[in-house]
Amino acid sequence: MRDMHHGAAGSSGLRERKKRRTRQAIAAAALRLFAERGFEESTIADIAAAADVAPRTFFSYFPSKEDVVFAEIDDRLADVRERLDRRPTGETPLTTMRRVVLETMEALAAEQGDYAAIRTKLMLERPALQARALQRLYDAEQELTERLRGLCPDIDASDAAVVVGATVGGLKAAIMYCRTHGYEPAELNAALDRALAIMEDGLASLPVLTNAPDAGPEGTETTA
Amino acid sequence: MRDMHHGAAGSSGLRERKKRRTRQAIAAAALRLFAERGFEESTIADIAAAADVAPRTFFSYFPSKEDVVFAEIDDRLADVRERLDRRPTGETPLTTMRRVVLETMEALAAEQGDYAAIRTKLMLERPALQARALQRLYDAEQELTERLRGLCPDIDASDAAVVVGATVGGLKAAIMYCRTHGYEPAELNAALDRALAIMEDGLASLPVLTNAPDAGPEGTETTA
DNA sequence: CTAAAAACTTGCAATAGATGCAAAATTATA
DNA sequence: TATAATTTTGCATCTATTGCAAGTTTTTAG
Repeated sequence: MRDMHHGAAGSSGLRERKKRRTRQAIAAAALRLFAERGFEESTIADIAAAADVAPRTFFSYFPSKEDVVFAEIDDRLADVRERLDRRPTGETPLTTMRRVVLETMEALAAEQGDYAAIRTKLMLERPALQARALQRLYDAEQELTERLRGLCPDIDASDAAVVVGATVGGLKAAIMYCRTHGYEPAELNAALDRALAIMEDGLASLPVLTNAPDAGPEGTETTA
Repeated sequence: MRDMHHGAAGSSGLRERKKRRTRQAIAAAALRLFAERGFEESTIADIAAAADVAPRTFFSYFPSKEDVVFAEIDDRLADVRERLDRRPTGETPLTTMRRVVLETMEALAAEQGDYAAIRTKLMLERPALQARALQRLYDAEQELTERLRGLCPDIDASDAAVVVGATVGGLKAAIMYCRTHGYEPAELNAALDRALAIMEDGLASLPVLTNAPDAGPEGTETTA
């Protein structure tokens, strides 16, 4: 039931190639229209027309209008999963998370087109898209937690969730801060690095948050 | 322009009281229907009928069907803001956040009806509601960041965002973990306490995350 | 107390996202 | 090439959401 006699060799059949192309076409058309006219102002009908498919077909590729905005992200997530699997032994889990996150940010920055910029703009403007993005981030967080548990079988399940939640939450905050303040990629990298340092060393390591006004650079006197 | 001659004394005018009642009626009807038939299965028309208002009126009280689920939360948020303002001097910002969060969780647990349970169930089932909840949490995070900056004028703006993001992210993870694992309120409190401790001391303080397998309870050898 | 003003409710119509279904078209298999 | 499997499409439908204008209720002014 699965041997192909004559042609149709290589990676995949015509059917799959076509689907991939259609998916790309829809996503590209959508992003272009969103950038030109705005999200609300572009209807599914518009997108379908621009992608040269029937309106009904849109929903067999994306479950909702919001999801098409994140089409590229889904592709990128596959890379992240791969990178996490190719983890060099000897690296601590925290270091791995740091490395993968930074690499992913670079990959996103190097994206073709201005998709990243369009996505960012849309997300900051449309609450519905922001909500969707946050939910995707949460899903990713869940997956990361699973993986962390795989890497550290001894870690408490709840602790793993907290570690990942705090890390993702802190990085998210740093990224959003940079986005809303128009930071350059280099500055973003620095901010991410600093955020990770704060979280590894403990929030109490920031002297301004403690009661001792003249504590040295190390803050070991905070109560638990 | 504002002196009331005879009756209508007390806290507010008839108009305001009526609006509060209507809002409550709509929210109560909605939550009841959602619990009985489910979220998707209850239409705006159903809710309006149950609350004895016109369907059109629903939208002058709640911007969307999703928002009605969080009606109670909005009321609770006012309390949180108050509590944050009544902060005793001498308490560190981190301790304040801890205290307020724990108090709020208690208040939520002591809620009337089973609204909290219904909300939780709905949020875990309906992605749209989860997304909305996450977005609300993000908004709260932004507000918390503002307040933290007010409390610590010397803190770097980006650092403040990171601290709040990590804290909220870690607590969120702990809460969700407890929710999805059917924890009792007491266990939830313990989990929140532990989560806060981890974040204050630094993620690197968890020995399982470092490379030194036999490090003591203090982990000071982690690199930044 | 009464009339005008202000705020709220309601009904009606319209837009657009989303879904189910069955016919039509396309690709894969033998 | 005939047949099976999959995909695309058109159509009907449901429902959330919004704008608008008319109808009610509450407030304010006299």
